[in-house]
Amino acid sequence: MLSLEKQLNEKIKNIFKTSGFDEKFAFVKPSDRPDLSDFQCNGALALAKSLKQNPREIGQKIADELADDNDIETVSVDGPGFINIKLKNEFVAQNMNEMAVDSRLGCAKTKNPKTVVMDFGGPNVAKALHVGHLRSAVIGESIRRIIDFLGNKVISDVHFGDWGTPMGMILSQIIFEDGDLSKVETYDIEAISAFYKKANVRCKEDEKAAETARLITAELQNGNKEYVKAWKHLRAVSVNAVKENYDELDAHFDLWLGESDAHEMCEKIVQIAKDKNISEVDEGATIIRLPETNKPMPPVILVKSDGGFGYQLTDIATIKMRVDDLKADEIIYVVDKRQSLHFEQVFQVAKMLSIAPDVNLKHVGFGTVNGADGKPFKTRDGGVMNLKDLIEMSKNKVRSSMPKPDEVEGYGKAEIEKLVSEVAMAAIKFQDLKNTAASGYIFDLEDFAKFDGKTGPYIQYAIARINSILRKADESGAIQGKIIIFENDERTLALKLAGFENAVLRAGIDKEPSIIADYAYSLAQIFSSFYNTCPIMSAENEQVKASRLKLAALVRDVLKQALYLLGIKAPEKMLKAN
RNA sequence: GCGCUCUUAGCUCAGCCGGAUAGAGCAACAGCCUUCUAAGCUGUGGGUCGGGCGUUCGAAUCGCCCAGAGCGCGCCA
Repeated sequence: MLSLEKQLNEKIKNIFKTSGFDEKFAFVKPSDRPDLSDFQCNGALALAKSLKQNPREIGQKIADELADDNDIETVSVDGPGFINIKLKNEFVAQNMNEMAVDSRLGCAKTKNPKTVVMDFGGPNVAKALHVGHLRSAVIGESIRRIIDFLGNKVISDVHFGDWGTPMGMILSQIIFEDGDLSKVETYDIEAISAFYKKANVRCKEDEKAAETARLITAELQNGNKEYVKAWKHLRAVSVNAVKENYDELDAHFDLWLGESDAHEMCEKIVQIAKDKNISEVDEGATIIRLPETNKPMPPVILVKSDGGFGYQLTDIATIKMRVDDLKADEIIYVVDKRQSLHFEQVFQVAKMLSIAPDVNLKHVGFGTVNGADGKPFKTRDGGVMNLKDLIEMSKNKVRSSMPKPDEVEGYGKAEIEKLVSEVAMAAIKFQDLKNTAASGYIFDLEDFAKFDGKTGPYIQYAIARINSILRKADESGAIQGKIIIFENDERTLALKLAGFENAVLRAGIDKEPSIIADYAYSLAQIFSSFYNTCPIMSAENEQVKASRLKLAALVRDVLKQALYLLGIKAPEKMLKAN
């Protein structure tokens, strides 16, 4: 099916074509003045500028042609040259009926699907996920689902941080405390994490300890058998721990590769750079100098002076692997925006080495989660907050507003806990996704357990209410029928539904889940209003009841799909303690 | 020092390839449960869009200048 907006754009485009106007101005957008129109076209204003003609005259010419269309109720030219279009109810209703039977809810698949590799998550060995990891996982997963839904092939890779200096730091700390590595395989994630924390402190205070750590890192990377064996254990334990976290967040990764998997390719990249004569040795390190601009552009360090591979080299090598092995057309990195310079450098080197020709490399940078002081969030003791703890706090809040197990029929402990988790995760994720990714936000524990206003649970609640009505309809034998539009609130709701495709498309182009979050909230809001003014089960007649049932079911389907694209689940029922 | 990003209602933020009366949520205030889940709905108040200059018929949006904030700038990742 063709969405309402697309159909309208086709009509306008035809008129522009026959009138000899530039078609790039032939498009509509939902009206800024709903009191005057459903859609507006500002093309006449833009045309007037380039043609040096009167915008109202051009607008009138287009409007006159449009007025003949059977699907259009009224067209008018207002103000300096806005073309205001009001559609016939039958046309809007017809579109809703098509949308209701369309498994894709009016969202066309892309005509040229791409293979997109997504790099997000970015967990590290020996570090439990903390609030800093939340955004990458939540935003990344949402973008993954959006791009996939648009019809592309998406391959997500967690890109485990398993090969840098921290590995040497942990190993050296264990040797420092135990004398050797004989006990490594008995250590669990908590123990490994503790070693890392101590190593971090010691390396900061003692330059000699840091030196040892770097040395061990280099030896590990060069294949020291004892170190590799111990490292394998550290990695396996960490991956398992982190997998649990990502499962709870419902973030999906097709690949669990890490920096270490790029090691061999790193050697090849160094060789390619040498062969192409673009690398040089400076102060013992192998570097690539980048062309100077007015912006500070430090050189890229491929091999450090101690022989270890720098992380920029790892990223460059990983690009080549993704292009060669995965046939990536596009690689998207969902990483803290403070790393933008790093990615700019890496992308530039990839170009210089010609390892990713015609591949679109994109860094989607997101802002930090900040404390009340505007600085990246820290707990009272100065540490970072564990993601698990954060989720637990939100769940506790949600749980306290829920009935106790078995107070509601069919809701035992397991069912209540499932519901608690779904609502808590919705609160946390929506809080994160409702903001544009690039801007940071102030972390407030309260916000992660809020249900009122622009929140995830608000949208879940709207869905639950519709489910409830549909259950009642089912029990009473009422059936859904053709959608017809009479009331103003029905119109508003239908027009909002018609905008779903546009929201998904924009979110996909901009890699911006907040556009869908915004859309879903707005749709839920309009539905809630409709819910209050337009009775469904007690509608004035059977025809209206059948129509509203179908419209409500469509709203439910679109809301569920929108939440899915945000990585949020929609419970069948929302329960509340008395 | 150089560069990037930002400054919109009391608070948190949308809107930004120029367009009509600058929008939400929270907070405040006033209403709405004998009718489909009140985690809801309706209404009210609240703004020199950081400041200035410029381009334009028209600027929150584009350009320049200034002020303030955040972030980043070779061997951590």
